[in-house]
Amino acid sequence: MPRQIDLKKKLDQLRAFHRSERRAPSYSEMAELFGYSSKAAVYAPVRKLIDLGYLKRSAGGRIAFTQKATGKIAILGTVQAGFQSPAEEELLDTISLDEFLVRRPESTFLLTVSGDSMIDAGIHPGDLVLVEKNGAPKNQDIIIAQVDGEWTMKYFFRDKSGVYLDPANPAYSRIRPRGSMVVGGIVRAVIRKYQ
Amino acid sequence: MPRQIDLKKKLDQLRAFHRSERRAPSYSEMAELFGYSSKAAVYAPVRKLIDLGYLKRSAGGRIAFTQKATGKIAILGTVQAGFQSPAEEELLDTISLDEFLVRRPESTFLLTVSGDSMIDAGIHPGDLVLVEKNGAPKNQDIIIAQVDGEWTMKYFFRDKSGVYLDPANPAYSRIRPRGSMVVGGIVRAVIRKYQ
DNA sequence: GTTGAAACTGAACGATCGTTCAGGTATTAA
DNA sequence: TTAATACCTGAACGATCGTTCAGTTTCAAC
Repeated sequence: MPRQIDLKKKLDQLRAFHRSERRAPSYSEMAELFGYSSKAAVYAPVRKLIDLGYLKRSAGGRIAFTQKATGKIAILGTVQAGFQSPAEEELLDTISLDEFLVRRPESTFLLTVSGDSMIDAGIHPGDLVLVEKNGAPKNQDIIIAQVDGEWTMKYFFRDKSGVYLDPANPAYSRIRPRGSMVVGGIVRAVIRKYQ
Repeated sequence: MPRQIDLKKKLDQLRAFHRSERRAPSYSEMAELFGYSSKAAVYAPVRKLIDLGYLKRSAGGRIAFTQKATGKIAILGTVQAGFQSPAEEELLDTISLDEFLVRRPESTFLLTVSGDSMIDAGIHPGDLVLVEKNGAPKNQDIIIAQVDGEWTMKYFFRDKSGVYLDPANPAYSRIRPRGSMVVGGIVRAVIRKYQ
């Protein structure tokens, strides 16, 4: 499949260009990038990359990258499947963690976890939690809440007698807010970065 | 500070444009976006946004976004500090999870965790691990390895009698690879996404 | 009210843009 | 060898690009 290898190389060149310039090249820049001496020559591969979803056409015919091309991470299977090293020449789909994890960028924040009250849920001190404000929590959601003036992270539950918060650590106990409770946001993801 | 508020609004408009078009607008497009009737008017705010690091100048004078502008997530403090709602009118720095977590995009992959052998390290079945290939593991790194034909995720250690792998679950036991061991990669981050 | 500075306009410039197309070159199958 | 086909070239087009600048408007400070 010589055609696929060719496209893969061009996509890699485009990705390299994007990494340094943070924009899509013009047709003439692509011609130089690909080694053509006429910019008309790049129309064919560009059309194919658009069909494959790596590029898109913007106003005035200008080319822009899709997240499929600018995402940073290739997706493989499971740990048990391991790395069967998917034939390096393939056009690997990539994903952007931002697009994958963040639905509403304007109301999403990153907090650092302090305390071990959610440790049985696999949330350790020092972990980062991705929190979405302005949502309505459902049962068993993990939320950031202010109870009696103090901010905590707990499981959220609602029953017939009202709202309560459960920790994920037997050393702590259930909280039934007496006064007011402010929901700061809902934990949508947990991120742990090593070193 | 009326100047800051103005820039914040323009930056938001630029971010909205980038979300839909996935590129930076031209000067005439910016004029329309900002409500100016002359594209010469956008030079001043653009220069300021470049100075602040949200935009950059690319070849031919064209404007491109930096990751400071296209990142998706605002950074706050810790859980205990909570949301003191940082004066909505501020120019919030944002971060891209991709840039934050991925150092070498070309050799980074995402795997789904199966099995509970690392559960005491807070890595649960269904979690995603961000794995970097081609690195040399250090003691206590979590690695993906193929031992006797089977892929597993374990802590990596090396002592005077060789290499061994430890689980983070007392139900499993230490592995000292008899035959060959292939290191698939080093776990650089763990990501858990809810719902 | 006057003044001064900043913000904005509108027109102009050469350069580059995206697009098209006729023609040339290379590659492949018969 | 020939024919067919895909690939590439080079030139041309109007449109839009980034940039500059003289002139106007706006607005706050005095």
